[in-house]
This record gives sequence, structure tokens and C-alpha cells, in this order.
Amino acid sequence: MTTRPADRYHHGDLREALLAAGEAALAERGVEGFTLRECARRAGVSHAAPAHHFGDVAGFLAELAAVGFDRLTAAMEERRGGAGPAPLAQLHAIGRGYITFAVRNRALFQIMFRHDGIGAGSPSLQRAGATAFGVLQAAMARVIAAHRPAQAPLPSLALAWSAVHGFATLLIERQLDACLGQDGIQDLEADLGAAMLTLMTDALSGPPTIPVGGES
Amino acid sequence: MTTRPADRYHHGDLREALLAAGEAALAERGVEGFTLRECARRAGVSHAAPAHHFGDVAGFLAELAAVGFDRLTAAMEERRGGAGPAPLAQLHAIGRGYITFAVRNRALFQIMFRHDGIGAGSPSLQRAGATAFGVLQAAMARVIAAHRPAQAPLPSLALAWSAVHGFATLLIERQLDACLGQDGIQDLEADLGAAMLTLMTDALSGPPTIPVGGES
DNA sequence: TGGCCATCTATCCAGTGTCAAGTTCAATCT
DNA sequence: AGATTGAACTTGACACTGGATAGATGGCCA
Repeated sequence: MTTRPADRYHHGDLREALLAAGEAALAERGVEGFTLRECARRAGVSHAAPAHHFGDVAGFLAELAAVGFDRLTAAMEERRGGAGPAPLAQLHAIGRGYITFAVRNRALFQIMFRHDGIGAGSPSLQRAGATAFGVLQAAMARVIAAHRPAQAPLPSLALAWSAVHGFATLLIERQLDACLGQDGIQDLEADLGAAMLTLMTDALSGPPTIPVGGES
Repeated sequence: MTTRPADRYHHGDLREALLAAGEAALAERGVEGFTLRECARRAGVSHAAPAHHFGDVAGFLAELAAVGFDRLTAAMEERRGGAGPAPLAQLHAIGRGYITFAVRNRALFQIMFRHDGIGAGSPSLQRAGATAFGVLQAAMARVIAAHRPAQAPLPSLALAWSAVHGFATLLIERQLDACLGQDGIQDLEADLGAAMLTLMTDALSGPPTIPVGGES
């Protein structure tokens, strides 16, 4: 545990120690069991110390979420790097990285997307979030450039992101248990990847004109 | 507000009154601001009264989530009823109902899918959740029966559900604000619906090689 | 050396969930 | 009828939380 070095009055690097303690607490106790005071205990300081660095609990969670987004960015980039040069393959790899990150960092992933309860206006959080989003955006832009340069990227991006994020969320919240076979998420994830590729190519190949009876 | 009738010692229908108070509190204060004691205050009873009906706060939230799933089921069924006979159109309508419900009942929708923090093992919650899931499942089964009877339904279902749920979640957590134009979610939602239809047809018709045409 | 000021502690406060024990009340039993 | 049983609800307490404030500490620079 990252406790205070020796027993000096000043910790020296309390901010980082608190972030590490917070991440560990989050991983062990989950989001609901998260407590400012326990983070302080883990870091070996008084319970009022975190307020000096993060303001309140929402600010603390925002900073943790920013760390999470940085990790997510790194995870996605790493996957993309090992996926070869094809833009669609890279996008697929990024999606897998996204889902894997969510599964391995459940609680962290959860707070990253909790708009209330965390300080959503924090500059570092917004920067980290925008950077992570930029990875998706750039990958989608490359796919579009390779297949249909004139297409506006945002709807396709939102759709692809929705599918991946929804799958990760449902997986984490144990809603897909009924859909999963004995061999865990492997097969379903593979299906998702294949279908996502289908989705991408088709969404990019022109306006879908399938007749829908009824509304707009 | 549903306060105690007259000033009788026994409320008479405290359970329902607490559920109504809880739903109202959830809608006003949001998930983070939700408090057992405030629900009791709203219902005009003592702070320890809820425990008699729901055990603890997780049990209370589970019951509220069950109510939410019942509402979701009704909303989806209503949309489906007005969508005409075509299976794909019905599935699309159900997706729109899902998203609309999430937007209109933010906090309720959020607790419905919080696996920890709510009593996920509650029988009524599991029943209500399974019923709502059954609507999706049946709609997907009809689509599959109409297009490719031999296809296993679950992967397609998980994928479609992921896309819709992810879109609703990102929307609610204000993550799609950057993707949205001035006219709100209308256009993006329409795009999502159209792309989902493409996705469905393609995912059900084998390898992704259909050009867009007039097939229904 | 002396003062400044960020850092951290010590205390206090309002509020929360849960538990144990008491109070009220309706229905059932003899 | 009158006693009893048990569910519904209240009261009060406890341990805990996040937040605010005032004071202690000690590194750093003139």
C-alpha cells in the first residue's frame, strides 16, 4: 500500500498516492463501496487531506476518471498498433481494446461514464476524455477515407461507439449472462466484432433505403 | 405527494406510497441524491419505515427498478403496436421506445442497469427484467423467422441490444453532446434507426455483401 | 535568519443507513 | 366479549459519511 514515507508530516506526493489508493479501493470495493475516508486511510493520512488536492469527492472521482481515460487511450492504441495497416482491422482492434478495458477495470470504467456524481467539468477529465474519443474518431476517419471519403463521420462514429459501449456496459452489469454460453464472452465477442465490421462497411456504403412501415 | 391519509397510525398502503415517493425523488434528485430518509419524508412516515417493506436501500432500489422494467415493457409494447405488421419495423419501433424511455426516465433507467448497489437477486426485479427482455427477444425472433429461420437468435439479439442500449446510455450520460447537432437527437436517432435496420438485415443474411437495394 | 504559504491535522457538524426496542392497531382465538 | 398474537410503524441510538473550519507543521525564498 502506498502509505506515507517514514512518518514525515508532509507526505511529499500525496496527490499521486491518493489516486493510487483510490484506484485500488475502487477495484476492491466497487463504486458503491467507494469512500473518501478509506482512500485517506489507505494513503495513511487524515480524512480531510484529500479535500486539499481534489476539492470534494466529485472532484476526486473526476481525477480518477481522467486517469481511467488515459489508460483506455493507451489500451486502445496498443491494440491498434498490433492490428496491421487495414483501417477496418484497426477499428475492430480498438473496439476489442475498449471492451477488454471495461471488463478488466469494471469500477473505473463505470465512474468514467457517470456524468453526475463526478466532476464532469474538470479540465483534466475533459482533456483525457477528448483524447480517448480522438482515438475512435481518427480510426473511423481512416476507415471512411479508405472507403468513402465524402461521408460525414459523426453518425457512423456514434453508432459504432454505441454498439461497443453498449456491449461493454451490458457485459459489466451482468445483463448478458443469459446470452453467454459456457465459453464465456469469447464467441459472442467474436460475433460482435464480425457484425461490427459488417455494420461499418454497410453504414459507409450509402444511405440504407430499407422500407420501414410506419413512422419517420 | 402521497402522504399519509388522515393521521392514522397505520398508513394502509405504505408500500405503494413509498414506491411512488421513491420514483419522484429519483426523478428530482437523481441517483446520487437518492435517499431512503427523504423517501420516508415524502411519504409522511418515519425514517425507519421503509426497512419494514424493502429490507435495506438495495432492496428498495431493486423494487423501483422492477417498476421501471414494467414501464419499459409497456413503452416498448406500445411502440410496437403502432408500427404495423412488418417484423423489422416492429424491432425498430421497440428500439425507439427503449431510447425514448431512457431519456424520459433518466435516473430510473440508470438504476435499472446498476448490477451492484441494487438488490439484483430480487425475484420481482428478475421477473420484470426477464419480461422486458422477452419483448426484445420475441421481436428479434420474428425478424429472424421472417428472414432466415435457421439463424440462432442470441448473437444478433445481443448485438442489437448493445447498439440500442449503448446509444441510450451515452445519450443519458451526456457523452454524445459533441456528436449532436442543433436539432438535438432527432437526426442522429433517425440515422441510428436506419443503420440498425441495415445491420439487422445484413447480420441475418450472411457475409456482408449486399448492396443496398429494395429488399425487405 | 525570518517570514510566507502550501500542506496536512484536529475537530466539529449535519446527514445517512441500519439496528433494537417500544407503541399502536387490527384480526384471530378461546 | 375479552385476551392474545403479530404486523405496521415510531423512537432513539450507533457508526459512518462528506464537508467546513481553525490550527499545526515545515519547505522555500528573500
